[in-house]
Amino acid sequence: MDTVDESLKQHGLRLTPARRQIVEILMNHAYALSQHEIEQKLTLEADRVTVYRTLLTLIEVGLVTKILDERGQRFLLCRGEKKAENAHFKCTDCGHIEAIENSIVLPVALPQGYVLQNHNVLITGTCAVCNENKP
Amino acid sequence: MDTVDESLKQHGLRLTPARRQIVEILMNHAYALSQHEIEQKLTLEADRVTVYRTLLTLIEVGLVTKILDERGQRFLLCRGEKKAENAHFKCTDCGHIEAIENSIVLPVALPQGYVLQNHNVLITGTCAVCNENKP
DNA sequence: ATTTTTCGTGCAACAATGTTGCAAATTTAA
DNA sequence: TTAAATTTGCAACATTGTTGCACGAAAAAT
Repeated sequence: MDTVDESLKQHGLRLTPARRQIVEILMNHAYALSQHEIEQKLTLEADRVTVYRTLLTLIEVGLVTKILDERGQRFLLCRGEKKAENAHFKCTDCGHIEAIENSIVLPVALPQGYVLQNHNVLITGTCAVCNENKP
Repeated sequence: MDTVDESLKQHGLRLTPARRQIVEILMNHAYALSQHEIEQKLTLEADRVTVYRTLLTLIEVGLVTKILDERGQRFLLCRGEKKAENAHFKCTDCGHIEAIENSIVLPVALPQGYVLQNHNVLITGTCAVCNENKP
């Protein structure tokens, strides 16, 4: 039983071809993918709706995080870190969105009477790879 | 000449009924509105596309910020603060999104070789008003 | 191994949102 | 007041998000 199947089982999900392949694709990417990108990487035939619902399920069980950018939602495999607490980084050059490990985000002054639940932080800039390939 | 007109003029925009009313609506709200909400608040007849393009223009000249939540884009008048640098707060009770004044957000550990451009921070929780109306 | 139960998938259909080109109307400057 | 520049409305289309329902597949029970 490989890692993909273990992950699915551990979260009480049935092993289906669609789930297996979608999780595998997400495992092979360090950055967040749109649903459309995931669909294009699938070798098996899978309905748009199936991908949609599979992603919903994976988020529900905590295997995947959803990140928002200007063009909609993107999906990233959770790799141990607490999903919502983490900041994400979007490179304006290559467009990739990835989790920033060990990031701590501090909103210094939340107004009186406000209660915090969690962060949803997207930091934009340029990533190491893109910066290397420059003058 | 009222505040609305001044704002538009200052940013080199023509004074049209649609712009006037859209800016006025945004001025009267401390929280971020969706395009749809703005359309509903308009008394004059304006095409969906006009509202869409007006908002694009207002963002372009820096009068308005765009904020992303699960349900799409929301729009908030910029009130002096540097728009992109600021964090925003979304109340999970009433759903309102507002700018957090004077917020300073610190991503403590951005990986080696990464260059920061700006933040896009949405903090969720419950706001003062909603917390008051509770047990 | 076969049946039963539970769950996942595909299809159809629809709503909401984002986006463009173009002609007509409106604003501003001359 | 007219001319130039910009804005608007309309039509049309693309993309994304979402639901219900019937059929098929996976897991559990026999």
